[in-house]
Amino acid sequence: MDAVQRIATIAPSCPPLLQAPLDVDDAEQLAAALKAIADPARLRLLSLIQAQQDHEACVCHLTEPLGLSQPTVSHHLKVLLQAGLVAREQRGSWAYFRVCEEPLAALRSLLA
Amino acid sequence: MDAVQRIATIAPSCPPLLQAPLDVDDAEQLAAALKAIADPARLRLLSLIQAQQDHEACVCHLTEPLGLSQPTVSHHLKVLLQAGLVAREQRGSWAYFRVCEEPLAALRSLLA
DNA sequence: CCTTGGTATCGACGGCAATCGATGTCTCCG
DNA sequence: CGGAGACATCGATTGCCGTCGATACCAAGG
Repeated sequence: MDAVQRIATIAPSCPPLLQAPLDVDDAEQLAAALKAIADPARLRLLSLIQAQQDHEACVCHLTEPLGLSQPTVSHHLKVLLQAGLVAREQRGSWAYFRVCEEPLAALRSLLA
Repeated sequence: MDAVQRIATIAPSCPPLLQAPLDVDDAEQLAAALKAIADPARLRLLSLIQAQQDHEACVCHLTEPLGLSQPTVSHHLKVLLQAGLVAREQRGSWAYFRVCEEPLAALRSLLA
């Protein structure tokens, strides 16, 4: 099972890193959330999706610029999805992904 | 060799994640920097050090509250040190560690 | 239906990283 | 100078993760 934790579930209860000693569980969940973006392919995925017009993209538009196989891209998108960092919308045969900016902002504030 | 990259070396040249398509090298370096903090033990280390009076601590004060062996704590501190997230100062037999807040702020801004 | 094309899942492989005990290094002190 | 204590390094082990090819699923169109 994936250890990735939805960022929205930890942000409210968890104090900024340097303002209070971090609880063991909070540390584990925050680490899991950070792991979701601590990967070059996933960072580029977020960046690529956002760079698209309308700020959305389907898998077939991402495989080539990333230089990774379709299963690998699908895997990374799943990780980002479970972390709540992207949203998925099925339109016909295509799956469109969009970046969620709020969880990213939440992550930023947890590093203060 | 450690793949950890000093955050200070990537912050200036690298645009925020969602504002421009991320270069392959920038993505790799940013990911390496994020990996440095994407670990529960290291997050708790930063938090613990900062929670200390004078905002500094030596290894022997960190092993017990972390519940990890001394070599392991030493290893994590080395990773944080190479990432530029903590500073090390030797005073007698003791090595005092202190959190560097600027690189953390730089990391936050890269996630915008 | 049956085919086609876009995605997701599966199974396997390879590499990296977290952890520990043992040991080395250095500093202080008697 | 010799012991003790703080910390770093080494070597080994173990588990996790990124990657891919093969395959399954699903929606649209003939």
